[in-house]
Amino acid sequence: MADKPAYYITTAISYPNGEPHIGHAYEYISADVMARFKRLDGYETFFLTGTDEHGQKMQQNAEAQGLTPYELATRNAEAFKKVDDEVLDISYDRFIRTTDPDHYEASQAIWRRMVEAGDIYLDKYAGWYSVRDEAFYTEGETEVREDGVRCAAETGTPVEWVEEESYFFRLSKYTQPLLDFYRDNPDYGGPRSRFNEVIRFVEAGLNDLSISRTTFDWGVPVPKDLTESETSLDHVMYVWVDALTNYLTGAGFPDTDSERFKKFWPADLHLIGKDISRFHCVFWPAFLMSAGLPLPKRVIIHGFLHNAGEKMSKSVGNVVAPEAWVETYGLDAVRFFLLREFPYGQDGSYTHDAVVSRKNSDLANNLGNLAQRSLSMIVKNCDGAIPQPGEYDDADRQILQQAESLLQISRDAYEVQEFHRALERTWYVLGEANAYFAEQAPWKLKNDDPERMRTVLYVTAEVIRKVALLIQPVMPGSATQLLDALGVPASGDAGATNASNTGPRSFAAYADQLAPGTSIAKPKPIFPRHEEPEEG
RNA sequence: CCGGGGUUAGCUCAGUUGGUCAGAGCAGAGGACUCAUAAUCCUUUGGUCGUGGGUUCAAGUCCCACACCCCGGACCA
Repeated sequence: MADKPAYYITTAISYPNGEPHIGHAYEYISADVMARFKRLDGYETFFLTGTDEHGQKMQQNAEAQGLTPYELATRNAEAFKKVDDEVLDISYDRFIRTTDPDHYEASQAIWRRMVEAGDIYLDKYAGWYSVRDEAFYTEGETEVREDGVRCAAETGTPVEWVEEESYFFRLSKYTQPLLDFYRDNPDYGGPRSRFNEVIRFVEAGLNDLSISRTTFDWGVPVPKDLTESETSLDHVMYVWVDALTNYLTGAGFPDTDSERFKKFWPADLHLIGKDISRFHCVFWPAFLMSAGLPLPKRVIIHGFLHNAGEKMSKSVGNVVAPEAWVETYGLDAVRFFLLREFPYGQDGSYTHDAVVSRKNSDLANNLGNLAQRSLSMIVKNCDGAIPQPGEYDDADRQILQQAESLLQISRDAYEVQEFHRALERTWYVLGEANAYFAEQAPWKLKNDDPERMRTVLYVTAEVIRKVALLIQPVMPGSATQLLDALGVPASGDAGATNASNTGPRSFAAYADQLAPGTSIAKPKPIFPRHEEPEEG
């Protein structure tokens, strides 16, 4: 087999300091959909996700619960992994934990490279530090509350005066190189509006960055041989240094000569939330420049989900657990809703009614019912097998052509992570297919012109086949059922390493056609309408 | 305080360089059909395009001011 092109995609790694909510699910699902699309489209895809387990916050929480940091991290990491595996059907190839041994090795290796580049120096840091935010604030960014506690003005978290020896990264040196990089790679960050904000931040000039801590030890140690000549203190890396490096670890770093690294680095896409765009668009490329490593090709920044317009927060009590939604609406309806409803990159506001509306109108009515009515007619009127079509007329050719065009439209949309646009066009074609079916009225042709009826049913089923192929990334389970119902043979090795669905069909099958004579079973509804639970 | 984005039918939103741009989907109303998950198809009701000015033969579409919302950033200890 010829070598397939590689595609390396990552999510942000989660800080496992609580329960995963629907916002986490949004990120995992969108990355999963992107990864599945690329797999089906013939790429050798590597999809990395995981947890970010270091830092003072974890250490303190663990102590409070009488656990070691590693025990706490393990417990919480397993909760996140479980959501990926058992709730959302995320087809990741590796679930990385920043406590994994190879990650320590990678983090120390990139640190060493940055030292060799002359970009790390020892100095003293003094400032107001928020443990909760893992960030320093200038005096001006803090305020004293009525109870006398000094807090970060923006986040309201308590800060403490910290004066400590620290290693610094010469971020200031990379101000101009970064601006040059942005200019030469205008698609590095997306959507454009968010990328612009990052650029403006850099244009204001960058300060050097404190990248080590000595006041706690829950982190990747800075290699002792690099520090012993200048300090007797033990330094651990600032969490973001090791967190970002997880993307390299996943690619096999520091073994830069390995097949794996050569194949998958630089990453094709980092998919992240808008809260951490600066780390991925400023610090990360600067670290990589310093380390002499290629920069990732793109960072896509998604928005946040709001509950009926309100921010999700524990205190308001409107946090949605992924399990709850999946149980209420079904996994595929949830996946579809999240990607279809919101323009990717913008914040979105969800309501129960909005989810139900998508599930019923788009899935049950426009797609599910079209499949059901056409397949039922085939079973009843074509001897239970895909019929042999006759000559196509203009109407046939037109709807087939519209379905045909969806593959390229979807590729273009996925390339810039405009998932909503791909789905919108797909459902537009389904609307046309429903109109075609009603116009042709095969139930009338049954007696007048059976051959014409068979052609109409064949064309309709073929349109559904193409749509089903394309929506596999979004709704793997349902799409597979649909393709099974159409008697489409499974193809390729496009499956995810831990996918629970069976028989994905690669997009190579797009150029095929339904095989007349393939027997099909009496169809069962694949996309049920939403049923409200009984009151009380 | 500075910068960016937004404010278009009941709801969610499209609207390129100013001239069929007043649109789509959902919801609502009427009709058709019966193959189908009471689904589908056709027709249709809704808007002075945030407010007030201005430029222009012509402005959601450009300019100015104002109001409200969102996002960045600065400052305010």
